Amino acid sequence: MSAISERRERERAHRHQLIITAARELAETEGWEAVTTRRLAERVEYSQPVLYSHFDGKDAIVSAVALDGFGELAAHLRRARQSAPGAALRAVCRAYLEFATERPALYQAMFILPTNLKFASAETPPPLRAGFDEFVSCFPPDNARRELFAEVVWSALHGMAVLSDSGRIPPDKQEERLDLLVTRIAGT
Amino acid sequence: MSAISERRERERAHRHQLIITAARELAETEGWEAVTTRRLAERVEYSQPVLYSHFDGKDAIVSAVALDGFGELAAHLRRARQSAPGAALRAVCRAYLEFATERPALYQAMFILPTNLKFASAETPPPLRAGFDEFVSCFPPDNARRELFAEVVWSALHGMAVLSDSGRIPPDKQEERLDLLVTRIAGT
DNA sequence: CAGGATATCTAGCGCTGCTATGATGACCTT
DNA sequence: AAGGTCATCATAGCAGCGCTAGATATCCTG
Repeated sequence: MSAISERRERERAHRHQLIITAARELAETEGWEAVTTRRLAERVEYSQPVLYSHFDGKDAIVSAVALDGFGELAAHLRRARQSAPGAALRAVCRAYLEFATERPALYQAMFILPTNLKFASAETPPPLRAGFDEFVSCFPPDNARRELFAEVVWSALHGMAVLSDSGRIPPDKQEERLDLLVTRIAGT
Repeated sequence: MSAISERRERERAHRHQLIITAARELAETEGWEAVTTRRLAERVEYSQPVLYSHFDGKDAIVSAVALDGFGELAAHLRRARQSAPGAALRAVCRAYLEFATERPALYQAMFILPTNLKFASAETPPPLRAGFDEFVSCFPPDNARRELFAEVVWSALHGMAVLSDSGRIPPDKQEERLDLLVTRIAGT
């Protein structure tokens, strides 16, 4: 109520974001296996239990980072689609792979590490849906199966991203695969 | 040398496989997070350090399970391909998704958990290459890009498998996605 | 049967995620 | 202005993790 408690609320929100940012930076520089509650607490200059007053556990922190990631991914895809009106699908696909390779830690949090995020349900976070919709928008509105097309494209890109990242398929042929995928899917 | 040391060698090999089997069963019934070196040791009725006389560490045990999995996957795909000469690609793709959903723990060891397996190199284990070749064999030999086709199909299937398993895309539409993928890729 | 190699276990290290307990200090009331 | 209340936060600790050094028991060899 009072201005004082409002200030505290603000500080608390600020610290909340600080934890998320610290987790992300630590993951991006040293990998997620280096993100321990102790190191994270030290980094934000609070004790360990403070983390648990903001999040239900470590998974929840990872989820928060992932959620930020989904927001950035959606924005990244949107920019790509709008900057290439004639070849939206190809641009969005390339942007997706770009995102995965350039922010590997973030991508891992979003798609590989265990998180608490709910998908394909009513509680699906908006940024997540927004990212998916960028794929859907690449197909003409009169295509009754455009959602299905989007799911397949997304799946293929995700597979290419992780299989290439782990060396299960040669990383240097990514562009050729991208071309094959787009040509086959978008082709008449 | 002696018959005695031969027997010991045999016993050792047997116990080696026992560890792998125990790890796999434990993972399949309770998930990989339940597979700890302590529980595994208890299960094979030996002490913890024995595990380390057979494997370099926990990751190596997971890798051994994964390698078994690649052998089974290759056999599974091969059967599917041979039993449907007219629609090999569709049969192999369906078999792949089947494998992923029916043996989730095994699939996780093969594609998601950290392992020591080398891919796309000279040391690629034969079963792994064999599985990939089943996809390649679905395309005509005169297609100079059949390896590329196989990589894209495999990527798409992997994406579909993991995204659907984690609920990021609706699991009940898997068959429709499969159809779309096969039609688009195999189509003229 | 004695000696030595080999196989195996006990015990423990440093780490993990997580939490019960208690001190600290800012706030509101009288 | 003093006293009591309550939220905030840190200290210290638990159970479990992967892994290993050192002690122990077992069995084969000469």
